[in-house]
Amino acid sequence: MKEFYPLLMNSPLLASIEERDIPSLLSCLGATEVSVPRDGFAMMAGDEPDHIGIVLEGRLQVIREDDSGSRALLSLLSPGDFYGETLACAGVVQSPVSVVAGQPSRVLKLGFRRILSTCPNSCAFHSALVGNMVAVIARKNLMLQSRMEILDKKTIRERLLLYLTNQKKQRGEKFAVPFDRSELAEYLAVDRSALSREMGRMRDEGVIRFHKNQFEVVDGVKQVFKN
Amino acid sequence: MKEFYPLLMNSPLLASIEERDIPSLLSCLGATEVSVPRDGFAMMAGDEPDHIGIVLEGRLQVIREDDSGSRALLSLLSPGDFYGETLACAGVVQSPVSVVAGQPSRVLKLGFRRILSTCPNSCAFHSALVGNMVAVIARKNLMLQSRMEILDKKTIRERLLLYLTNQKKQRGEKFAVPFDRSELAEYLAVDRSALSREMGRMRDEGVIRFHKNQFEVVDGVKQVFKN
DNA sequence: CAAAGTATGTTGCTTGTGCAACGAAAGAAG
DNA sequence: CTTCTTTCGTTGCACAAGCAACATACTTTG
Repeated sequence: MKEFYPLLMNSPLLASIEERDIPSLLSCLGATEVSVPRDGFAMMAGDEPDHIGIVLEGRLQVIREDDSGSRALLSLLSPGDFYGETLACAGVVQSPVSVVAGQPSRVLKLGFRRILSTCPNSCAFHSALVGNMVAVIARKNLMLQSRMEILDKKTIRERLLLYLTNQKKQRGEKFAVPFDRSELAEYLAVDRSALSREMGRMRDEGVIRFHKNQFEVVDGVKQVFKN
Repeated sequence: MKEFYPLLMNSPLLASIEERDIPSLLSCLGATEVSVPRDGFAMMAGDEPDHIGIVLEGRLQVIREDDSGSRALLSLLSPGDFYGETLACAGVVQSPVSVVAGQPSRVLKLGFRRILSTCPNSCAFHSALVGNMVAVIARKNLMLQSRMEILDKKTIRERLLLYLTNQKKQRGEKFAVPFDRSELAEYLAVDRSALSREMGRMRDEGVIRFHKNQFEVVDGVKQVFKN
């Protein structure tokens, strides 16, 4: 009973899969445990993404290098997070990103080829894994779409209000946003101080109410969606 | 031999599946052909997305209704296009969008339940379909990510240059963009005239060269990516 | 060839917002 | 309580870009 099984159980990739099935699932997939030294690469830009990596230990960064050599940080991976699923599923032959370890890490690599092809045993948890993987990608897709609708708006007010009304639908009249101001500004792709300024205006106009990260949309519709 | 088989063959959903396998695949999936009258709904917001729809004939619109009732057009569907794959795969229980027919249409509905579950026959093309569907979603994912990186930029120049350098990587030094000016402006989420203005400046400064939709990035890196 | 329609470029005006710098408030730590 | 750190709000300034209106191609059609 490997020590990282609890970690895997909590991963959305392996949701609804019994712990006792994990060993056979892993062997069925030809999973290999890999140690990545600090600054080592779990996946290199240019290589074919042929596996899904699940972080067991440490911390890794997904980065994209511009032609100029400057690195853009795309995301941070902690234990339980994974990478490569989108690229592998898309059939990309040259990865546009690299995955490097910010500190010594361990990664569980699942060969992609053996994930989609039905295994000879036609194990039930295998097809469950595929379903989970698809769900993960599809949900990421929806999150991207949601943010894109926001970034399509041109003014801070429109972006914030669209974000807040979406939250309102999901969480009810009065809700807490999972961001502090800086993170919210980054999510909306606007300047923090400009966001603060606009929030003040909107509160003065009675469009929204907020305290800390508690928000309430008083009258969002009439104020913005004129078209 | 149904008349719409050639259409299905060309769909990325059914890539690499033989035409002779299509009938058994469709029956295996419990596919049903549905007629949608003008202004009729192929899928309604609020309902559970339980199928993937492939447009056989006509034209449909994917729309999102705001609380205020104003409709936002998200995409247009022509024969060969399909909808619902992301929502179904994500396990969304209430569709946030509706699919309505702009003109009398016919749609082939594939029940989602039977797509992921391995069929009793364990037919090879069935798993090929799953692979195709996953690839479709994953690629859409990459496209969204790509555009999002662009919309994260704050100036027109940055957005355009990021877009052009991405194109350059894919298509080589001198390339044609698949947009006219208006479409390009919309993709970059900027004003058309402002884009035109900025393009003029960039040409004067020797950063880019272009004629019609033929573009060339002369010196993009030093001009923009200072950080 | 002429006329109509479409795509692209130009320009003045206005404003939203990025940017920087500072101040206030709220915790966290000693 | 004091001090340090972090978060959040405020403000002056400059300018990028939205908007509208018009001019100039370029294309299509009759």
